[in-house]
Amino acid sequence: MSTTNSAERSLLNNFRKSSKSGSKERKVDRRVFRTRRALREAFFALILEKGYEAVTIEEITNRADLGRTTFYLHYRDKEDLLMESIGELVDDLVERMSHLPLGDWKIDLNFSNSQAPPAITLPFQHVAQNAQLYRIILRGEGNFSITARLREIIVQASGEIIQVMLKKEKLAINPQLPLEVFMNYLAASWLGLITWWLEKEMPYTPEQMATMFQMMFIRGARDVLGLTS
Amino acid sequence: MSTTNSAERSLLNNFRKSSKSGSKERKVDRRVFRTRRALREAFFALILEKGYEAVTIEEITNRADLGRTTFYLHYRDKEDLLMESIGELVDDLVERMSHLPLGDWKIDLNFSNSQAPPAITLPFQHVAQNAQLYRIILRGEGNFSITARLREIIVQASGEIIQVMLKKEKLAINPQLPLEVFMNYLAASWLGLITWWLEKEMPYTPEQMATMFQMMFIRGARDVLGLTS
DNA sequence: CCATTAATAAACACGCTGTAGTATAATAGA
DNA sequence: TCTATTATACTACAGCGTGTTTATTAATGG
Repeated sequence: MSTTNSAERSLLNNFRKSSKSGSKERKVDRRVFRTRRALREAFFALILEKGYEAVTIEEITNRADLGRTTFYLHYRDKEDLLMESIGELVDDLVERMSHLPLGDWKIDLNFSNSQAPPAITLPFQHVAQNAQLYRIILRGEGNFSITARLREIIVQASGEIIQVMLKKEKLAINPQLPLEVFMNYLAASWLGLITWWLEKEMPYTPEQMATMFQMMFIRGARDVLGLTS
Repeated sequence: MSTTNSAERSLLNNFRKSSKSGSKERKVDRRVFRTRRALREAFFALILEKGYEAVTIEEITNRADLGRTTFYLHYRDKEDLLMESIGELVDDLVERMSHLPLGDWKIDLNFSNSQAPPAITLPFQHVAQNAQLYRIILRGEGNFSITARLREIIVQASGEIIQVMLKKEKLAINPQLPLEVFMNYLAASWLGLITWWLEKEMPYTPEQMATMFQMMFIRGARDVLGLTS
């Protein structure tokens, strides 16, 4: 059950960034910390109020009670500021995922009414805990490249998982279905469902969402609609 | 098989626009026609070259060999121009879908290796035939609201279809799964898969895509991965 | 052919961006 | 506490894209 040797624990190591080397960082001036945080928070608030494109640099610095030029001491432009925060967020998720023991990835193929494994639940929880930022990402605000990056990560991760599962269970994918397509179907349905869930103000808990997703994805519409035969 | 009474044929009537009343339109000055077409074509070319946001009104009119002020005689801004074309495109798809006889919606729940029905194949074909525009829509260029609108349409349409199917076959959806969630899962996975397909320059035919989608959605990962028991 | 309507070109006010230079304040380290 | 360092403030400026106005020219439909 909980036998997790060192090889197993490295399932997602490919996606770890070069680790947050050492402690935080070498002595960041408190003023810098304050300023950057103020800019980020003001920016997010404004994005949610009027949308990414409509926000101007001056509005950000006004709300943050800073001079406009100060912005340029820290970021090249709006995009730069957004990327910083989003990058950290996604890295954090990947970090957590990569620390899950292999057992937490195991999906019960037969009785999928049960609670989904942590590997499926965790992303939903992460989204719920950082709803504001994810809303901005998944809405496609800022550059499309961010959503694309997130998608790429998911596709690769799910690809590895599927490969591992296939080997372990000695299964084979339907030869009429390229693995590539299957992976992207997985990533797309997962991301899309999360996007909807977020936009609807999260009417279900992350655990419920994970379970429902598992049910639909694993068992398929035929089962879900009650046609067992 | 092909018995299609009048009631059945109105499956998607809710989504038909108030029909393109009469002929084209009453006497459009040729100059206007030329101008608008030139603007649209120049715009699309530029979007695909450098992305929606980066395109300038002046660039559009330059490429179209028109004065900059001429643009404002026809459209309020970039958004306006984009919306016009996209609206037409989506309306066209809905129009075609609404004319499909009910038999073309029928999914073979048991032998889903077979060719998918027209109702599933047609959207893939439509996307293939208007790849450039769909690329712009699904990339989230322009306002997010367009993608959202397309999504809404799909969600509602699939909702109706599912309802009809459930009644006809006297089936019931799994009580642990709200219909709302199921519908959005369908719409999300479908849209997401199409988006990927487009971005990859459509490495499979629309018919292949439809069949594969049907396989994954109907049978689920459990079947696709070969675990039958 | 002529009245109508579309397209042009130049000019303008406006708002946002990004950069420079100088002055002021807060901070870290001794 | 003192001092050198560094972040921030303030002002000014050039550049660019937008959207509107006006007078003028060209194309169109009947």
